[in-house]
Amino acid sequence: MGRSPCCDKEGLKKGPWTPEEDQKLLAYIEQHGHGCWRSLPAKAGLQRCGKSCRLRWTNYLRPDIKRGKFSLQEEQTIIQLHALLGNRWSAIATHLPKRTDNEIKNYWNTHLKKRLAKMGIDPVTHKPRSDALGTGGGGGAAGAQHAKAAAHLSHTAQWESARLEAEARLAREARLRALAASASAPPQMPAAAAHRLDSPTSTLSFSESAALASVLQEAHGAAAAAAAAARAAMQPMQAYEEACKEHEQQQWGDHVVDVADAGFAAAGFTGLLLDGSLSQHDLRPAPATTTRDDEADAGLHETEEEKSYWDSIMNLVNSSSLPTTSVAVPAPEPAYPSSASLHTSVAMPALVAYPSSAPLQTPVAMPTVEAYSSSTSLQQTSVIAMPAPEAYSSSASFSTSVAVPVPAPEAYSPAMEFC
DNA sequence: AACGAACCCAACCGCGAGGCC
DNA sequence: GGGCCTCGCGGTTGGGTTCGT
Repeated sequence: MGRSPCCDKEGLKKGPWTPEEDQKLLAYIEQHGHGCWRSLPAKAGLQRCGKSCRLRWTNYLRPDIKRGKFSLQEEQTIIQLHALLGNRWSAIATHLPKRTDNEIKNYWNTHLKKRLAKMGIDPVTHKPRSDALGTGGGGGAAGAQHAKAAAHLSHTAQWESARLEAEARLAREARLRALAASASAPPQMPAAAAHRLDSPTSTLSFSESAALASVLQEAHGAAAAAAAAARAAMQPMQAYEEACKEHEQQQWGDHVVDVADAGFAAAGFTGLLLDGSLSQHDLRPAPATTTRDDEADAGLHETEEEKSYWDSIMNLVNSSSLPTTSVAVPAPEPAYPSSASLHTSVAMPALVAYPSSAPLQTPVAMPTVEAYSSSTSLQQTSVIAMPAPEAYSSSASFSTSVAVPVPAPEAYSPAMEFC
């Protein structure tokens, strides 16, 4: 594999971009698109390497980038997704509209990682540090409780990670179908809107998510019904999720974010680290736009909210008993071109955000799983039977039993049970 | 006011994946 | 099948800014 020379070519400029360079790059891309990045600088009249141009565009000049302070909602999502995905910044950025992976990475390294560390949570494993657990004279019992809670979280991470991969697969398939059908049918989502919401660097864009939702609606009637039943069974979460949707719509200003999009992070992950107290401060009004000055003002008002937020994380860490969720789901049939059958059995804890004291019997629509490439370290006691329609090339380290059957194509078993 | 420390973040570097020839 | 090339990703750096003394 030959490495292409990049900025070491003589005459190519490095370092901070000037406004003139930005203008040239913007003007060129707006007129021609970026095309081949390598040839772009010469065409645009820039003394930069293509790589530098690409970075400047994707991290700074792209019109659909939101800058400024991260909201608490975004912080929550980052922490949750980091617990699930590790340092897969691009994947995390997929679920944070208008945020770049670089920005998220920087924010994590400069803010969130330090805060978690201060709280005695290992920012790598998202588990309580042993030295932090031992304090307070809790003794072995407390340590065991923390370990149990951490194990539950890790287990949840395993399930969620698999779900993320599955959704990415569905999105890709939906996009392919949408492309194939575009000649005969108008898109359900206005192209302009989709364009605004898409992230060029995302593996799962907004339009893909919308397409996914559409496919789920059209082709997965049973699954959709199951999901609706799940939502009904998850009443305690609903108010919070609705609030999140509202919050999201306020945050993204003019961009009306589809529930299947903006609500995704909230619906999918908000339960992981949060408890009831957190849902309260997420109801706060958010400024439509954020400027440096706004940030300073916001900082003055967020002290209590942030305290509550981080307290909630500590609550998670300190929680000792988590209810178990039992999920039985009829799997959707026609959406998968692959003839592989679906039979997934996942033992998972209920999300800690569910205030219900009773175990949940929750049907949940869960798509199948494709090539699984998460780097998340999974160390939980569980049995996951996942379909392997494609090569299963996980780099994840499962310390416990994970069965991945490759069923016969005709043996379609639509029911997924979570026990 | 001056200085050093700490922080922040845009940009760079190097690697791997995948496509093309 | 193998080499070359482009692109994307994650880790790291270094210069600017802010904070503390």
